[in-house]
Amino acid sequence: MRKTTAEAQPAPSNAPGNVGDVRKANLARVLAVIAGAHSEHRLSRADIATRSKLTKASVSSLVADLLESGLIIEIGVHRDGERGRPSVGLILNPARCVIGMEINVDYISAGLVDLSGKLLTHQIVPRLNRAVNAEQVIDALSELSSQMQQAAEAQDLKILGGGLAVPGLVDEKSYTVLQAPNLGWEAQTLDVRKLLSETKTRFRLFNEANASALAQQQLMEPAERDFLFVSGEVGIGGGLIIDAELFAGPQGHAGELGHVVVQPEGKSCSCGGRGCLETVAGQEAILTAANLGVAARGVSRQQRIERLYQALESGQEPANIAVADAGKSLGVAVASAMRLFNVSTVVFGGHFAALERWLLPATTSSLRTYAPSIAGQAKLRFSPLGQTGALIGAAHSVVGDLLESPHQLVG
Amino acid sequence: MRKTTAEAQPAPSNAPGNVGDVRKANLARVLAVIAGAHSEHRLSRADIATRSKLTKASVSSLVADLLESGLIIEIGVHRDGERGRPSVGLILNPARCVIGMEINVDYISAGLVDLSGKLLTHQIVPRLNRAVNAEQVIDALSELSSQMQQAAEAQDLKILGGGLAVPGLVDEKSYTVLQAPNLGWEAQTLDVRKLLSETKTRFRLFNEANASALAQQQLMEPAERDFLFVSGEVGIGGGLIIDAELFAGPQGHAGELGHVVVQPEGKSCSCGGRGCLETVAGQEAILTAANLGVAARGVSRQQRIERLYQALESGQEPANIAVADAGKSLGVAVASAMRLFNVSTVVFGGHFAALERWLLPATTSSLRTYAPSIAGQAKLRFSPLGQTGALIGAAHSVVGDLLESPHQLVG
DNA sequence: CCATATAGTTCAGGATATAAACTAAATGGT
DNA sequence: ACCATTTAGTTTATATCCTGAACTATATGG
Repeated sequence: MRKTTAEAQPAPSNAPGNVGDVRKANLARVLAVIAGAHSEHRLSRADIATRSKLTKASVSSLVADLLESGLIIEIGVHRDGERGRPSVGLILNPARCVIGMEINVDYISAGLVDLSGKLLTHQIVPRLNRAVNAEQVIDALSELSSQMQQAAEAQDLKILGGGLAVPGLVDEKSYTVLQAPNLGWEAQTLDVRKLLSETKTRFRLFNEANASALAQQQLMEPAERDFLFVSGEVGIGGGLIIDAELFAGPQGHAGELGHVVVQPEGKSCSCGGRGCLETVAGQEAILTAANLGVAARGVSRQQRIERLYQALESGQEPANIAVADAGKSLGVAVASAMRLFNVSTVVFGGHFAALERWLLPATTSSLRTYAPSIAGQAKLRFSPLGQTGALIGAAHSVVGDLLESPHQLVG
Repeated sequence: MRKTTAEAQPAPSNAPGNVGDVRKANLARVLAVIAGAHSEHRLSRADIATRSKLTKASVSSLVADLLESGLIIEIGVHRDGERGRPSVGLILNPARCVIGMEINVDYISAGLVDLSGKLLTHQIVPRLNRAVNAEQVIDALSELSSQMQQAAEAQDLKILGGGLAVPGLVDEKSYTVLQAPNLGWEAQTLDVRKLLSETKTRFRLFNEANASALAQQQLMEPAERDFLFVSGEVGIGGGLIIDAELFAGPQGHAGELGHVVVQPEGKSCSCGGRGCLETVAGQEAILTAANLGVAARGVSRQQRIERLYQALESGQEPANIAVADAGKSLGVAVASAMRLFNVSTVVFGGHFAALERWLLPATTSSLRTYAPSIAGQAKLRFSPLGQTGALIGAAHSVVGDLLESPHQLVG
């Protein structure tokens, strides 16, 4: 459809603006309108023209390119009984997807996420990765990834990219996990080429909390679009979404709520510090305070957590006090974070979600004590995302990248 | 030079991309190159073409527009003894400026800042604004502003906009000071039209700490371009600069370090909370702890602060302990903030700068205790900005806005 | 006085968006 | 059966803008 005279040149990152950039921006603009329409709500070229404020002529041309790229498809004409020529529906191509993966302390997982952000299939494999060589874990995940790729092929699904989430600080450019204390990893460069056969597709590496925050973003009401996601796992991570974007900070490690100081005279933390939130509200800290510490040998963490729930249900003092203390400290940390980030919505995920009943009263009360002037507007939410949150977020973020630069797939 | 067929239409905010946008972006690009060159280093059109990666032809055309806008000027030909046609120097027009102002607890101020960010003239007028009607303060500031405008006219300086900094939370769009506890203001809408006669020029309202952070930005080394500015005045404010931009948060109130909780069992704060940094390291808190509290009636804060310095110099226990305690808590708050924002540079300004000698050891030590893993890379700096910081930052930020959208002044 | 070198301008050409005219394909009334 | 009406989508003429190449302008050096 388009005549491409200027041949594919790698385009220097800080190239100046020329008319071609307008096309790139408008391709993304049209795609954003299509993606933004509520699922299953097919838009016509005319609808897109109205919503994007581009002319029908431009939209026709842009849509032609997007069809060629395979990112969208036409879904036949729509006779709605109205007068006039029927419209041709345009939707995101359901046969395109991105593979999301996660390495966590107790499991690895992988799944396929389509362009609308829907999880199509996934698989979670329990696996103790703590203190295991990173290469071995990657090999195991590679296995899982292959299965997913075969599943995709069987359904004629084309995989456009991949994302991996790990519970630690990462350096995306070098695919390196800088620190993952709960995995016992330090400065581990991951051979992500093993995870996706197609080498030219985009692959990204995320912190688990950031990935989960990105997944949570899909579930938020417009009024709560800016929020802090607090991931309570073995460690406590955080991911901040401001203005529909992840705020990652200069090195991409922003939002680390777990090491906010909540008790200046508190216990030593694994980070070397003292009185960090993690020392009170981390999974291990809660279990220990609830008398479910490592004393019980040969009992898995999952089993100990089950016992914690039982103890809470039956109203056993140590457990209830442990969680209330965690909630109070969570309130202190959240009060500070809300002030610093200027967000009013905080979403608790991971094991915090399951503790909502016992955690929320203490956290709310603590917030009222430490930040009464903002406690009124504060919205504390608990995430419905389970173990698939991180992989969905990682994949969806890559989807977002693709939808933002569709020109890469055009012509 | 340019034929403007499409006449000035207000341009809808979310207008789609058309070829005209390329021009807007490239005007800004060229201007950024000129502004980015070290002061006094005159760039030729050819230099600009090289640095901007635009062609000489484009640059010539763009420069013509910028000359017409008055944002830049030619400064004659440059014979450097080399072969070839001599180049024509291009610099930011030194006859253009922005007026910056500040309302603080003890003074009001105004000054003229040129397009390169240099403070040309300024005036600081001591004035007790606490609990004074906002309108009266604006009237006084209006007086000062008029003097500045006359000074500008006398020097053939054209004022292109203005910025005002206040010690409190603001809502820029409505020019409202939402909260300024130290001024005793709440929900005060400022009649900023009184401050600048030209109504069509840009006028912005800033939080004092944010404005100071923007001023501090000009002084930072490239390696420390991301930083948190901590403004210690009567209250403690903060401003975060990430990626050369102010991170203001959803409502523009991010960075409020003063109400980070540093002592869960601490004193009540004016914000209604408890154990906020301000209750330990705020000016009043330090003075009180140093036995220089309000007991001494009829003594101005400035006098009490002088006495504090004397007490510190002569090694009086209560004063030294008070500042050491403040420094320790500052370390706690900064540890948390560094974790949350992922910044490694923190710049202390306001009265903290004068306390450097006594504050720094305690803060450094505290940071090592509470965040040893990042204390090594942490860079704690003290700002040389005095009372003019906020007004410079407010004005310079407006300059930045102008330089980012030069097309408004073209044609 | 001319070769050389660098700065800056002019001009033809291609890409893009826009507006208006035009074609396509339905409904509904007579 | 036929045509007016309505809406969807395409075609075409035009203007803007950047680019690359050719060209002009102005210096130095032999």
